[in-house]
Amino acid sequence: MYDLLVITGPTATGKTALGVALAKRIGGEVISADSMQIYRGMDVGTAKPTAAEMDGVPHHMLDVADPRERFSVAKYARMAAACVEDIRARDRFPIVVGGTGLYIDGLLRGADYAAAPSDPEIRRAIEAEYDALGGEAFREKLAAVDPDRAAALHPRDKKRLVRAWEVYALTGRTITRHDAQSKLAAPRYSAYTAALDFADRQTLYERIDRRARAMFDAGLVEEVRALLDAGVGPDATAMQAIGYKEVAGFLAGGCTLEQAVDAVCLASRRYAKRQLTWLRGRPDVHWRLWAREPDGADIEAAAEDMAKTVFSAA
RNA sequence: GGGGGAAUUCCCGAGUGGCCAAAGGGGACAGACUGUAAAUCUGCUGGCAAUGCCUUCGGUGGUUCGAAUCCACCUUCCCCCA
Repeated sequence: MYDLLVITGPTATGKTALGVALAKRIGGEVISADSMQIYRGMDVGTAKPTAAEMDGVPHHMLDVADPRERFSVAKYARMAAACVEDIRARDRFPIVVGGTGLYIDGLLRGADYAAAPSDPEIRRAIEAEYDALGGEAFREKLAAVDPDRAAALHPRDKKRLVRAWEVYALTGRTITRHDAQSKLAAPRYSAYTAALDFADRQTLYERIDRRARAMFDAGLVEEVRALLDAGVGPDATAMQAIGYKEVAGFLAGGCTLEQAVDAVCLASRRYAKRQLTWLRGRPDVHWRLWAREPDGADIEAAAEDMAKTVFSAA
């Protein structure tokens, strides 16, 4: 028997609908695994499920953070795990639904983040050093203590180079060693993972474009303006969200509305591509491909089929 | 009707006789990813039996040892004068 179910896949593949249909069928509750839906006030741009879409099924990990806040995988893993425990304690079944692969990994793997925390001050200092030294030199510096990681990273990969050094500076152990250890640990939860996608990539892309445009009709610009007015700075993590950064650019006079719309469509498509890359090659992923755009009946059929395969096999 | 300009590989756009399968950018495709992850980073992009060969720079013909680059004509588009 699995501890929980995961429904993931690139954006706009029907994860939300399938999650709800499945939850109703097996007495489950949904735990969102979406790095942007966690923020309050970010609804239309994140395609956050509406009350109607949730259809009575309890959803967790939505609106749990302020958009000015600095969120992280570690926080997500901790909070989502608490949700899992809570749901199971009530004899309900946790269904993790979302497209943020790293967050799902963090939740399933366990509390291995605690060992290597992050410190804003230290990090800023390390980033400054990276900028001062240049990527190549900084990488050589890292190579002196952690040759494996240094060899694996590109000099321009500032984010990871800096984090590697940060882990070493904070804990005295290399990130290579830290990662290796965390890989040894047994996963915290056993999960059946279903990944949704379309048999034809073009269909996916068309859907994404359509949905992105619909977001503008649904008031995306007003939503972004409200966030900006509320003091959400352009540097906030929440403002890195697709749809939000482009609209912020438009509001600042950087481009026309039509250009912003196109940019959002494009960024969304490329995002979906990255999600696919993340999922491919990952073990234990059960792909479920839509031959065409699913309607309500298709979703129900998929939910039934999934419930059957998961619970009869286990 | 007259004058001028432009046509380049999926797109934009360099290239004005050999060093050009053709800069650069975009897109597409592929990959990475352990506390910003809707983020960040990388590779690749005419074909092939491939240290070489074939096809490509609007079309046809020509000049030349050799052309995307020069000439002629044709086609299409843009601008200016009427």
